[in-house]
Amino acid sequence: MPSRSIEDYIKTVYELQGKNQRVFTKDIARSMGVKMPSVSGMVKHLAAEGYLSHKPYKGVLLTKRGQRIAVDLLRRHRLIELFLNKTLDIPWDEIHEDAEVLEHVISNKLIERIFNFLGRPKFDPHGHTIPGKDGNMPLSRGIPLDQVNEGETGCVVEVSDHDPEFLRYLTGLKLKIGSEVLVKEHAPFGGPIMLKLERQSLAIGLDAARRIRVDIKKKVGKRSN
Amino acid sequence: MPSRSIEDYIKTVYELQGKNQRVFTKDIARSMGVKMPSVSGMVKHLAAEGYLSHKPYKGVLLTKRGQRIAVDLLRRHRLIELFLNKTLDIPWDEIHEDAEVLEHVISNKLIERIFNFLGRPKFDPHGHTIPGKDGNMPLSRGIPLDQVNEGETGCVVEVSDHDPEFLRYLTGLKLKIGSEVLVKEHAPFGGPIMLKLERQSLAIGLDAARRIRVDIKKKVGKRSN
DNA sequence: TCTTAAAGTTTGTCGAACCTAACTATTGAA
DNA sequence: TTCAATAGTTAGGTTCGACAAACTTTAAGA
Repeated sequence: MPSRSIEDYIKTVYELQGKNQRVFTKDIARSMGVKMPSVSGMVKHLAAEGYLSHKPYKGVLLTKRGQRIAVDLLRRHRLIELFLNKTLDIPWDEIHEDAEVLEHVISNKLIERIFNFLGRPKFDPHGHTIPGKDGNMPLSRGIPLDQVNEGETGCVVEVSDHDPEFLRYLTGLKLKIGSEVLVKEHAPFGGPIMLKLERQSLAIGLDAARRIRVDIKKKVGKRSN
Repeated sequence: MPSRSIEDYIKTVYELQGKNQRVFTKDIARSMGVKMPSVSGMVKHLAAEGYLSHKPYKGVLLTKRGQRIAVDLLRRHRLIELFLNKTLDIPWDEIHEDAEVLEHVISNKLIERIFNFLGRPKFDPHGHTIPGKDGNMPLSRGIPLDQVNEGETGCVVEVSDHDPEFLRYLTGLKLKIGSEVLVKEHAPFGGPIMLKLERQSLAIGLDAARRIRVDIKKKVGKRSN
């Protein structure tokens, strides 16, 4: 039974390592709001426990065992977010912080009850895929909005959930999961992306666009719906 | 912000002190599963923080400040129990342990959302009164079943929630909140109480009877319902 | 009153998880 | 190649909450 703190370190490494990039002390420290010596100490411990491999001065990488912990936490986090959103009608910009705490303390039994209550869902309110109970981590759907070509239309399938401010910004734009967006133009030199969303035009910055993933509509014949 | 551990000590003292009885080191230690020196140390700290008053060798008593913490926890606990019971349909013998953890970590905002979602309820699934947000602790309803006179009929309004085994025992008897029980006979020498419950007769031990509270039906004229 | 068992406290330790200060390794620019 | 600047680690300290061992107080019975 890893402690709350250990779980948080593993989760952070998981988030930072993306597709198997080594993760560095400094980045873990910055991301968690602790000082580097705390990270060094904990990393040594996590390596001894087999959660990650550590090459001194060269960063860390989660082992299978560590990844399993991280994916389980993600499953918990996303199910809790969906549960709070569905039952208490809490908006998507307010569920993350509660879930952040609850993911560490809710029993497996309760999580599975929630999973069944929600109808064994596949996605959380931000469109993130919910990992399986077996630790199977499905791929993200779609592609980032900033990689969509001009003239293409996409359906919003996923948005980043870490920054409530960003989610409120999207809400203000009336952009939600399922929204259709047409990319009209990429402004040059890192400028904004010009979009059409539900008959309104808008410009969206690159940083924001990168946090939105869309499914490109394939033009396979002409079939509505 | 008291720590989890501090909250647990305060809660334990609250439960043990009943109607302002001094609570002793030994009893706190036994109830919490820690050793006496741990209690001595923590009690000193709690007294310094103003949560309780401590006369060395003579036990402790919560201050107003300590009682407030305890009652807030009770409110959280009972709302969480009711929430789990209502939304996830978790039976009354399985909600206590999850609530025990969650009461310490769920934000006030979330608790108030739950409170409103549940329709600002007055009682939890075991019939316990839910304290007000203002720290107001309502009295228990009814009287313990073992104090009911022979021949009297009562309506079950509250049962102890600490022991899941006991709750499963009640479930087996088909005894629930709202059940009507007729006390037929008190067996002598601490023997069982003979009851009639929904056209079945049963004997219930004194220890169990003390954990069940009933409202005595007053014979005010003859009015059904 | 004296004695002793039970209850309570004090003292010193330990592990977790953090910190600061001081030291070491890596790296990229001069 | 050398040497800062940056990154990482080690050493040593703090706080929190638990513990065991040793000591003190209380209270009950001889």
